[in-house]
Amino acid sequence: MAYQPHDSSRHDNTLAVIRSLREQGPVARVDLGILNGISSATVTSISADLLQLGLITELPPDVQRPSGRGRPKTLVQLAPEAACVICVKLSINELQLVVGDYAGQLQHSEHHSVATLALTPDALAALLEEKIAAVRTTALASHRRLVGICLAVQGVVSSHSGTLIWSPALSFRNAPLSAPLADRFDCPVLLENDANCIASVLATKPAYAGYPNLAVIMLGYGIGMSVMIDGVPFLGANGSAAEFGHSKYQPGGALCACGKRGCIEAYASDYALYREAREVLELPAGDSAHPSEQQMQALTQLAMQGNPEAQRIFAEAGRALGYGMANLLALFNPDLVLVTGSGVRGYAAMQEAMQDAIDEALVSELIGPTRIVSCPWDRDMTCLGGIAITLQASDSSLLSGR
Amino acid sequence: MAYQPHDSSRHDNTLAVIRSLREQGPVARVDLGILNGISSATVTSISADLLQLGLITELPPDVQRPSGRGRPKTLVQLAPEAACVICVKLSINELQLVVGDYAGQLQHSEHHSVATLALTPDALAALLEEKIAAVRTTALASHRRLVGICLAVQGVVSSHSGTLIWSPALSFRNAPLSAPLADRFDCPVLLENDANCIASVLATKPAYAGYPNLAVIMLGYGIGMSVMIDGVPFLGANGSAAEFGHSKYQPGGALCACGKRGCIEAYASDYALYREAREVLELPAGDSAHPSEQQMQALTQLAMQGNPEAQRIFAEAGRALGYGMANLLALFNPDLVLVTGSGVRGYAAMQEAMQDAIDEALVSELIGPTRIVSCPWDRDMTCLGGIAITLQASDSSLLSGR
DNA sequence: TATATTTAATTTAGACCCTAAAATAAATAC
DNA sequence: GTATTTATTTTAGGGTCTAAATTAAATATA
Repeated sequence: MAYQPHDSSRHDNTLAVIRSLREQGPVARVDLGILNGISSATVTSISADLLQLGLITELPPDVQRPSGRGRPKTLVQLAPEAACVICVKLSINELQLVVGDYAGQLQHSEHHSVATLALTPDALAALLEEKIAAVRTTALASHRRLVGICLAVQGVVSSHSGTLIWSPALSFRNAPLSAPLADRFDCPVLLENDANCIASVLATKPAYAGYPNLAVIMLGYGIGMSVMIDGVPFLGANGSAAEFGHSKYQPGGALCACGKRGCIEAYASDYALYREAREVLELPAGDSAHPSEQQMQALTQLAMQGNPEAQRIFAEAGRALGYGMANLLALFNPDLVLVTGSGVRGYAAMQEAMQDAIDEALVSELIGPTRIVSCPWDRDMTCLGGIAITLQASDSSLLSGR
Repeated sequence: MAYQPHDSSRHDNTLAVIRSLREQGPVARVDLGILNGISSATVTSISADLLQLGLITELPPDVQRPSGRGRPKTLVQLAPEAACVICVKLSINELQLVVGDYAGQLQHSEHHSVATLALTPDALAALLEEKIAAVRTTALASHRRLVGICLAVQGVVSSHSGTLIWSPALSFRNAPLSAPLADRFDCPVLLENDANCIASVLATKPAYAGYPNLAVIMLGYGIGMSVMIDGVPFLGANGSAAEFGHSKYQPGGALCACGKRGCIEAYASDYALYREAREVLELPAGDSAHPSEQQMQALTQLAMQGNPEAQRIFAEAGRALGYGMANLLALFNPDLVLVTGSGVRGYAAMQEAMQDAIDEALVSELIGPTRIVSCPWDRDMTCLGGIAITLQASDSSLLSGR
């Protein structure tokens, strides 16, 4: 009788244990049981399997703080060297490569300045292959195997097909990036939107737990968004992220990088702010269509110091953002909206106008209980999210031995 | 050893069988197995339980068409008299009450003209109680028990708390409707948004299966929407439906019934169309703030017959609708958008301008594979959806005997 | 120092649920 | 009348979990 189990509970519980360990670090078996609502007998059995596979190790007991009465807990933790993943973040004029270990920790990080808009499809493919090959060599020196690669990019992606549909960092479209890399490096290659990566990290933070519907808005050179529903990113029809930046503020309004008019991004992104500002303000020289962090900080500084022209520009951006939020609240009605990305540097200068615009646009019944909060920006967050997503995707195959 | 099952598969499979029977009518055990991916041995066991509980019956074999070789199938079906539910649809100036049997079929329907805007909270509560009590008496004559009541209303509801937050049919807000009725009739009382009810019906139709992300837009006196994700309505933070009608077309634009300006509804709803039209066209007399079906048909007729003023008005409505769709596509990116409601009568006159507006607003990469389709309107659909939702909610308690 | 107490982890016994295979049932085809 | 086909039921057995019992390893107390 070739028996086929009807019930995936063992598999599910095993994944849940791994996820707990990745989120919490070392945990005792009892606590794994409580955390995941399973009996400690089951945790014992699952831990035995994972120890056997070499995916977890027991922590030596000596290190522990005196635990009071009773038998002391034996903590188990993920074995960092059990596997590794590589995450590549592609953004405008920059390529970041990081290596993450099986515990989800960042092991290596490097940044490269690249004129991304000048790349041809072939040049991009060659560049990715070269850079990934290099970090892979160093990564494999200390890890058993490479279980996945994540490409985290700004723009519209089709995760399912591994095709980058459209990115502000590139001058071409519809690039099938995943397949050739998967062939070359013999492992799954995930293509993810950068906002989804960040949202995946934020959604697991204790401070933002308890908000089943979470929207994360990324301000920066462009404006992106990810919506998490019950901890998983919501992907629409083509598997791409929600494009908050190209929702509309004003029909026929300001010109957007997408070629259309009136998008939120055409008012509140870095390039939009700088485009307005350079007309009327003295600002650092440079490529004003792709303002650098220094250029943006100079502009933000002016607004913070009370320059009325700068303040007017940020207020208008805030108003556009507010109208975008109003639509987001009317259509999605999230519990919490987090605003982050490098553009949060100017959030304080936009916030009041944003709030006024929301109140102007929506009756309070429709605003409902939604909270809107900004969140400090960390350059590595995207890659940490990419690592987490890739590890989680690899767990199933790691369990099945292959 | 007080054993507590760790695994809900029996319960889940039983619910799946009931759902199949409610959607498909009589089905044989083999086919129930195939439909739900379970073995026929399990279906036999589940059917035995359900027969025991009186929730299903076997169909007499004689009625069947000659089925070819082999042992003929024995069809089982839900026992209509096993239970019943009442659905009350509250809309502007009208109250509809229906009774549904356990198979989900409509057994009784009645309409009452009521000046809903003139009702006080107490008068509404008394009216609901009176009308429900009357139909309950007749319903219980032929059904074993009443297992739930559904209030399907236009507007913003908090299903969780059973509070009607805001409805265009009423002149007051924040009405806790469910609790008193649940007490009075000793059964669960669900409060649902009307668009959610309709979407729940449409999402199960074979024609629209295979679209995991489905948006249903209801045109009518107001404009509502429901978004279904994997067959379940998406409820945001306060458990209310998505308010497409109050997303924005034009900041500072036309005045909406909600009191704010520039909502889609202020351009494309019945009252908005009629408000524009009566300025320039000869139309039937009546309450033009709440145009009747006859009034709206007269207006639609004019546009269809080529009246340029009427056509302009519908085109402007279509444009607003298109911009709303653009935001919906940018933020939600559904696989399919269905347009329905009594307002579809004018859809043909709006469609071209709507499509133009979408193309004007969004680059094709963001429109993606989404299809936008209209869907004929059926007056009873809301209540059928309410019945289906209520029956599904009651199944668990029916299985546990109580 | 010896014993009791407390808490963690493991082992044991048993319940539930499902599937595959075998058996039975009820038709049609030849 | 027998063979074939298809549906349903019965049987046997695997997997997974939990509760309870047991074992392990510490602290508290006398």
